[in-house]
Formats: sequence, structure tokens, C-alpha cells
Amino acid sequence: MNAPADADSANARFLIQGGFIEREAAGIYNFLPLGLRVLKKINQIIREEMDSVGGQEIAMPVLHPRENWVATGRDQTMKTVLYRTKGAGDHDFVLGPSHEEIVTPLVKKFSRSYKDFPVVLYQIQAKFRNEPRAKAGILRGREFGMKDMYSFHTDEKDLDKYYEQAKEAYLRVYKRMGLEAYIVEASGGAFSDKFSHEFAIRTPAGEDTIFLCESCKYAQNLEIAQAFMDAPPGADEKEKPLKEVSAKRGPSIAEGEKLHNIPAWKILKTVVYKVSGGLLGVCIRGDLEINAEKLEKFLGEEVRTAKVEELKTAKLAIGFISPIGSALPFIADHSIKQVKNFCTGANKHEYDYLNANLGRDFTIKTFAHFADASGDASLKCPKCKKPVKEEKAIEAGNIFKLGTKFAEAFGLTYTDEKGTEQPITMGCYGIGNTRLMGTIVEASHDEKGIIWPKSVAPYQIHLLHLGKEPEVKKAALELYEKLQRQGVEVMYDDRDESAGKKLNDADLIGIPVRVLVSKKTLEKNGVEIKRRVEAKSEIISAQDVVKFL
RNA sequence: CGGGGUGUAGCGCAGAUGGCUAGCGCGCUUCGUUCGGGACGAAGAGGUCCCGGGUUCAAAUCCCGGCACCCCGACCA
Repeated sequence: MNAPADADSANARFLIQGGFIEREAAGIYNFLPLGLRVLKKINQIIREEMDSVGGQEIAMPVLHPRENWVATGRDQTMKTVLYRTKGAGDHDFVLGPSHEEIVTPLVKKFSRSYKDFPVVLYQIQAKFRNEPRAKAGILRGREFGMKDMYSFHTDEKDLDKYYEQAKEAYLRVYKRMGLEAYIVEASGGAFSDKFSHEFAIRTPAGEDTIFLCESCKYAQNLEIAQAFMDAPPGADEKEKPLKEVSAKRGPSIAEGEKLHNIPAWKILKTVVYKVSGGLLGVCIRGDLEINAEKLEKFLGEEVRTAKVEELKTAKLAIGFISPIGSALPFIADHSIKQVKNFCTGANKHEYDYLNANLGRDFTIKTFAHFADASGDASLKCPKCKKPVKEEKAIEAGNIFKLGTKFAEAFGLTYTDEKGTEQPITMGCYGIGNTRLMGTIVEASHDEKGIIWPKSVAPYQIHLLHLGKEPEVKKAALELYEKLQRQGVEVMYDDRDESAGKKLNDADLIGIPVRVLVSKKTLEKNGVEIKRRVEAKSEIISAQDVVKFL
């Protein structure tokens, strides 16, 4: 068919046009024969890798009693994405968006002793999340496929060990599908950010912006890219005594640099914002800028910088505002923790403090990341100190250390060697298999269509004949049957269509090896073979086809 | 949820100042000619013009209400 006009992404366009998937409703797709074959390949790879780290496959229900979600509080915290439905007797159910609420009580029914742990369970199943806006074809749907795995451990140390194994298994999954994954320190969410990692596949179609280091494969989300902002050399010097000095300068950082003969990063910058509760001082390292979007995200409301009249009304010394002895509430960017002996305003007109130190001279209760990191070419990898790149990426998986949160909600404990009851520590590991299918298309296609990696291709060989000569069709059919007998996954395009159409369809569908039978090839006593990734083709003997797999 | 847009044949679209049997391209069926990069001719099939209400002699077209879908944003284990 014609490509749908509203297909916004390569995966939607090619997968629909190529007959892999068909849209049923926004974010809801049918998987057609070709698409299902790909999905099964993906699932099998995931299975093998999860099994390799001790995962045991199970199948949990899609319908979850609402009580389970009330028990963890996620009935409320996830209420915007939960699909709800009622069963007989007016019983409330939710359609599972994830399965901690099922797997945790499930494990509780079977495992009580330290001898039963660790336990690792997973399933591959449709998940339901009422996304505010489904988009990008199969990349963000309301019903989507996911492999979700849960691990149960007697202590955090065991979880930590397993978590690293799972991380490696994840990397193997992507690698086997021809994808290069970057491990991204995730930007928080419902659980603490230091306990979660995402796996990012770079592609221009990605929804996320990440900074990545090509040499050590370390990456970080734009939101928390401060890890790439090195502390300036010499910033962490010994604290010196606080000193108040006269400072005839204007309000800009540049003038402070000049007057005190110091670098910009040594200045503690304060910007006053107007928020719903009044005025708020926001501190950041002097060489960095505050990203208003991030600040708004953090505060959860729209903000603007305070107007001069507002500062005057509040009797603030414009250009000399600082957290030292100020009546204003303050928050600060994490970057100010790196620097000792700041220069900053003294909250008096034309007076500055030198050697101001966090904790000694002023305190800030709330820290966040809201420095504007976009476009900063000087960002460096925190591990190997090499320059990092800003890239678009698709989140193709994530893993979490859940701690005891869910175990506590359901009273999942074990009895240790001494007979004492102890809490269970959990991890969870998700891969969107349907999203992965879309991701592969995004990462591997050209203007003609998809280029499937061999490991997930719906078939290994795309066989077709050109021309209507009976001997040509017969030869093609014989080859088809022979390959099938040999156990080769072969799809035979037996349509009587024009050459251009069949060849273009082959490119669109993207099976790795194309085998063509025609009058020409018969005259040369062979078949033409061409790889999807290559432009050239060659004539070979029919029995040699399998050598190209 | 805010902003913008679109709903007409399986797909892509035109028709919109109301007016005759609602069109075009692709696809589909039949026949013939073609046959190595999206062939050609002929004949056909296929439509509650998103739904409901209103105005009118007359509505795909104008008005009101609803629904669905798409894009940007917000949101996002």
C-alpha cells in the first residue's frame, strides 16, 4: 500500500508499508505474519539471555485485582496511566502496566526460606499504559509488548551482584540484534536515580537526549548531565576565612570576574525567580546558566525571573544578592558543591564576600540539577575524561534496584539461617520487545526500506522469480521447496508482478539475502544472489545458496 | 490536559462561494500486450462523504454538538 501519510517515523512507515504491522487505534497495533515472525525472533533472543542469568519464564495475568495496586500505593501514583475495568460482582481490576504487584505476592506463596533465594522470574507479555499521547509508530504505544523480569534476593549485596549480571545480559541482547547500546544513568522517576539504568540506542528518531562517551560507552541523560561538568581545576582548595570587601561593580558576572580578578566559576551566582510562593533565590556556579525549563520541571510550576521593582520592594541589593544572611529562601544547583572560597554578594550595595563556603557561611536545604548543559561542547566523560557527544536516543530497556519497597508492601520476607525474619530485596528488569522491533528499524534502514539484522529477520532468504516462463517458475518453486526441506527460512514471492515492483518490495521488507530466478539466471545455470546491505549481486549455483546464510 | 490540524473507496488525496449519476492516483477483478528496478490498453467492482442534530427546495460543502486520528508541548519504571 501507499505509506500512511501520518507515519511520523521510519519504523511506522516501513513496518506498515511492508506489512509487518497495522494500526488498530492510536498506539495499538496488529502484528501481521511478517511482524510476528520478527517479534518471535526478538523474544527468543531475550529468552535465551534471561535464561542465561537464571531467569525462569512464567506467565502472569493481565487482569490485576485493584487491591494489589492499592497495597503499593501505585493505584494512586500511576493512576493516569492505569487502565481500569470491572469484573463480576463489581470487582475492580487494572490492566497490568507492570507486574511487581503480582509477582511479589506470587513469590511470597512459594518462598519463605533463605534456601529459596535468589529467585528470578520473567515473562513476555502485553503491557497496558494509557499514555497521554501514543506516537512514533511502535515506539510508544498504549498496548505494547514487554519482557519484565524480577529478581528476589536475601540482601542488597546479592542484588548488586545479580544486577551487574543482568546488565551484561541486556548488553548481549542488544548486541545480538545488531544494536549498540549505551548504559545511561537514568534520570530518576518513581525510584531513586542512582539505582536505575537505561539502555539507550542512538538514533535520530530517539525521544531522549543523552550525552555519551564513545570510548567507554558511558552515557547520561541530558537532565542530569552535570556528571559531565568537571569541577574546574583548583576548585576544591582549602577553605579560607570569609572576608567582606567593598565592590564597586555592576551586577554581571563578568564585572565580578574583572573586579576581583577571578574566574567566573569562582563566583556564586544568584538569580531571583518569581514563584507562586513569592521570591526564590537560585544559586549556581558563575560560569553556568540556569535552564528555566529544568527549573520549572523541578519546581513543578511556571517561573520567571523577578522584576526589578519586585526586588526593590523586597529590599534586596540588586547585583549583590547571595544566600549569606539573606531572608530569601534559596535552592541551588549541585555545581556549587564543587567549589570552595566563592566570591558572592554581601546583600549590601557594592559589597562582596570573598571565600564564602557552603556549609560554613551559608546553607542550602534543596539541591537539584538545572544547569543548562545543552550545547556545551566542553563536557567531558566523568570516567575517561574524553569529550562527550550529545545524541538522540531511544530507551530500549531499563533496570532498577527496587530495594524492599514492594516486598514490604506485601510482607514478602524470608527466614535466615538463624531463624530470623528478614526483608527481601528486589530488582526489576524491563525490555520493550515491540519497541525494540521499532528501534531496530530506526537504527537499520535506508531510503528503500528496512535492513533486518540476520538474527531478527523474518526470513533468511527472500526468493523471487522474474518473468512468466514456466521453466523459470518451476526452477524457483523447486529451489523454494529444496530450501524448505533444508530447514532454511525462505519466503517465496511467487506473484506475477513486474520486476521493479518485486525488487522494490524486497528492499522494503529487508530480508538479508535476496535470491532471484529468471530466464537470465537459468541461461547461466544458476541464481542471482544479493545481500540487502550490498549493492552488487552475483550469479551462483543454486545449491550454493545456503553458503550465503 | 494546552496549542495546531485532519476525517470523502482498502491506501494516498481533490471536491468546500450549497446544485445534476461524488472524482483522481495507487491498489483490487477480468481480458490482452508487456516482463531485470514501482509497465500499457480496455472493461469492471468498490462510498452510511466520521457520527448526531439544525438551516435549506437542495448539505460532502453552511451552523451547533459529539467522536476518532495526527503533529507540537505537557506527561513517561
